[in-house]
Amino acid sequence: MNTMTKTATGVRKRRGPRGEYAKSSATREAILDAALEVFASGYNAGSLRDIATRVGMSEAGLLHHFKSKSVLLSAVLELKDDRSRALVDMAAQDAAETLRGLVALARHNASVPGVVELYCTLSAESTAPAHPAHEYFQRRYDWVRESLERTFARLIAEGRLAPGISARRAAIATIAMMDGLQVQWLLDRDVVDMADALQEFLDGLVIGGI
Amino acid sequence: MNTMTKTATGVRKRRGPRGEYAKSSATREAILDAALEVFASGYNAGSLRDIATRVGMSEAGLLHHFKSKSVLLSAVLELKDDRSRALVDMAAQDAAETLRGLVALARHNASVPGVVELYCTLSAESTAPAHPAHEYFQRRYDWVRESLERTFARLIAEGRLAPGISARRAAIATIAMMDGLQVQWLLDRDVVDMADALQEFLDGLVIGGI
DNA sequence: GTCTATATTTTGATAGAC
DNA sequence: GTCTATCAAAATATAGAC
Repeated sequence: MNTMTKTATGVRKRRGPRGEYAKSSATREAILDAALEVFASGYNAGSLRDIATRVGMSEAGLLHHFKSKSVLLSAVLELKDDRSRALVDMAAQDAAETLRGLVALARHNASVPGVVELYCTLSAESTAPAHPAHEYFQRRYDWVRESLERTFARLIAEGRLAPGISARRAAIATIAMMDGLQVQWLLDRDVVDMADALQEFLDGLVIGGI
Repeated sequence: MNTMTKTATGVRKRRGPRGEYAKSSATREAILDAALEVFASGYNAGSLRDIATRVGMSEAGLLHHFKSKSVLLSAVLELKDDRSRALVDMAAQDAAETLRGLVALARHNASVPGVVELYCTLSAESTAPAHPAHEYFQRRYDWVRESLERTFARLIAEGRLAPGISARRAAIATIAMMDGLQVQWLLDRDVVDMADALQEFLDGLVIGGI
């Protein structure tokens, strides 16, 4: 499956199915891990210098892999996106399963505070139109909202959504609840259990509970 | 009521009840207004230079009134705090009145996007312990949470809160809903009416509605 | 109370050697 | 692929004249 290639130095290196070099790939991952931690306190608050130091290389070395700060941010966001999409089936046939997946995701997130910080801080920061992740978060919220709207539409069809609430409103409220709980949790982790609180909210929304 | 004082230049100036000079007071207000707009996109993203330019003075001139960037941020937050406390009676005898006040506040906030941006961005940013407003937001959330908990406790005493929900959980969920709606509203103002959505949430929480 | 000038850091990014 | 050296810009803050 892997191919071998000659490099400038004459050393042979592994190349993966995507065409990237093994060393590059490992380094890129290390950079992305460090960037996640640094950007967790905000895009503006974090510096390339800090990221480079954590990964043990120079800024120029880092910029060889990601040509600018905003490119690096995008890469971090897309990586984390892939991982969290794998945790929740947003298009499950059983709508309640999707909602239980959200609760499970909330519970999982409590074990990786860095990821929660990243999304919480960046989503708020990115509401500024000039922010490098502005369009990313607009698209992401649109996608989650529409996926959840379909989920709640299924529940309505089954007569299982609390009366008087539209699928769209339920979707908006659910996302708002998840986001808002994160802020309080990050400010003081003893104040709230995100997963329990989300579950309680959804149980109040779905007849018979989720 | 006002007293008059001699200045170094021999010019007489008005002094208000708090002892500040009229010119200082007006300048300070102009600075605070500009700072609100600039800090709306985040503490780190905003610069003193930008604020100084907007208010039409030099950075040194600005720093005569607020001795550092973080002092200025604190002043902005405290000012806005005073104003929003005036809009909602968090300790009203009628619990539903407090909740209706929250909805009214949400409706009012939609007319001053800058304030919403400020609180939304800074509360998320300030979850980082090193942030200059970290303690401020911890205290603020504690206070709001405890006030709302008392409000919901009154509703429980009247048998008007949805069964199975504690006053504390209701308080946490209400705050989360307000915060979360702000993010979605800031990213796309056509997506959600913050006040309507909050009202719907509270109507689902309180038997008979608010 | 406001300005000019300046000190001091820090930042994102590039050029070019190896 | 990584480094050193360097740049240019921007930031916060201070000193001192007026």
